[in-house]
Amino acid sequence: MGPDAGWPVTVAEALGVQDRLRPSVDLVGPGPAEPATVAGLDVAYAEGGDRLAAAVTVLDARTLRVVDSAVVIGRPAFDYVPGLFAFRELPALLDALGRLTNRPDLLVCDGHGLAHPRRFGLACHLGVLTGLPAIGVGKTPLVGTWDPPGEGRGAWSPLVDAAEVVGRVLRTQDGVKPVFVSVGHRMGLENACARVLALAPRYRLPETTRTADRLCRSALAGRI
DNA sequence: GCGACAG
DNA sequence: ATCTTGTCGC
Repeated sequence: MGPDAGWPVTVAEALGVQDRLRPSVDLVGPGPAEPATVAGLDVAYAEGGDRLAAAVTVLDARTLRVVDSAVVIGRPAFDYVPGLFAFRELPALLDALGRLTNRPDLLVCDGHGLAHPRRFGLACHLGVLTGLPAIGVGKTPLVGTWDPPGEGRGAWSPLVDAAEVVGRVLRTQDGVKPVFVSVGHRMGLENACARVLALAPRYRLPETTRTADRLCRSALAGRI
């Protein structure tokens, strides 16, 4: 039984998986400009951190109404290590995705894509494993430096790491803390930011993230 | 060597 | 992520 026989157990194995999958990331995009459906994915943890709920909500991209969803209860599949975060939540998220009625046109992940030390964050990993266009929307930075974007909704500044533009720091509402948008798979950065703004007409976070967050929290609370 | 470090 | 009190604002 080698490291490829199952899910990675050690940091070295996880790093090896990232190295092996990274070349499969499609950075060309540009991805759907008018997706019919967009999926949001999020995970909530029980107090001890030994149990989790992974949720995916599928929204009509035009009305932002939830048209499909799935949630599963599971266990973290890896210890939390910055840069290896995806190994913790991926199995449960893939499980939830597999329970959808239809494949969505775009995945919006709660975490980073290319804005990652090895350019392979959760959004890249999820995109490669599913083959679907994916973007990452992080609430806090993992790598990179940036200048504060303008105060208005839609203002942004480049997120730069090792002299490379790895994403954008995007203000989704006037005067709120910006979010960190990066490409995951089969999407361009410009389009990714346009999609995030379209998904956040009223609040800081995209509706995809908000609906998925509510679903996994209520599942943990036993309300489903 | 010392901090920083998605969720 | 989760644990936490009050606070400002619609």
